[in-house]
Amino acid sequence: MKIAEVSEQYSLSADTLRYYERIGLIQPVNRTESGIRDYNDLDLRRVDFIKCMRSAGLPVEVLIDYMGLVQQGDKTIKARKEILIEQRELLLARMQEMQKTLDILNHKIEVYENAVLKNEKRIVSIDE
Amino acid sequence: MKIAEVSEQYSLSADTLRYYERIGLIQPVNRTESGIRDYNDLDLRRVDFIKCMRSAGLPVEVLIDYMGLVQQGDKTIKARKEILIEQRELLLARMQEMQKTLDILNHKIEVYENAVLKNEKRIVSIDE
DNA sequence: CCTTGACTTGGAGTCGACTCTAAGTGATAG
DNA sequence: CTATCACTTAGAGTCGACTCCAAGTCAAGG
Repeated sequence: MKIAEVSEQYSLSADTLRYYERIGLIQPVNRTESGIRDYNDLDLRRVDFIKCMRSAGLPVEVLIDYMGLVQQGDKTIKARKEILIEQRELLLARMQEMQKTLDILNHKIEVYENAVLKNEKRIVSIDE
Repeated sequence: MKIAEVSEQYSLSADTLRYYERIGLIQPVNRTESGIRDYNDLDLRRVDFIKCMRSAGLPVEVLIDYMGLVQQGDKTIKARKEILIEQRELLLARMQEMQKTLDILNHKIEVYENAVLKNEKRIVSIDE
């Protein structure tokens, strides 16, 4: 699978895919004889994983460390688990912040809704 | 309340507070005779609101627009409500992305947990 | 054979959101 | 009276994460 198709399928720009490879977030992808990247299934699963993690805000640097460990095989499982647990904590904390904000937004929208209704009623009664 | 105390109380740097004022996110704060910012209750409530919205990832630009409308009084209530509704949608979408990622993290951590246990068992049996 | 278009590279540029620096002022402690 | 310290300003610098650019290569269609 060429970079354009991967880009299409995962909604990541080709630039981003090359960037991820350059910084060591994705392992060097196999090339055709003419030097063009040819993503295999494992590559695609990794792209998908990274996309997912990035979409939740996990820092690129942490993911580089994690993928580095993955590359080193089973002896790094414990270290990997610790990274994921730490990131899960941070993610949960962010989600809780967002929930708080969501509650406030809901409240404010409701207040505004009432204000709008009152206002319209007033206009109607003026009209009468 | 001086900027250092506000900074302390809301865990925002004094630089950030001045920055917010400079870009028009916070209305110009009253000054003492010697030109030092003196935050009043309304200022503080706004700082708190902005801090909360920012912590959930609402863009500074959107908040500038919103606070601009707040400054213009009741005639902008409808427009404000629309901004908040749009941002609520986006926030919900982000939270759902994060929930998906959280599920995957939970799954992966569990898998790693099992791998670690198996590994330890194997080591124990080798030891025997 | 020539053009087109997708790919390649290294490196520079952009964006959002701060964060820091330098130079200056003014109230308070020793 | 001077030193310290928190404040002030305008403007430059940083950071994370891309995103774009120029110049070059190559396979395929007309």
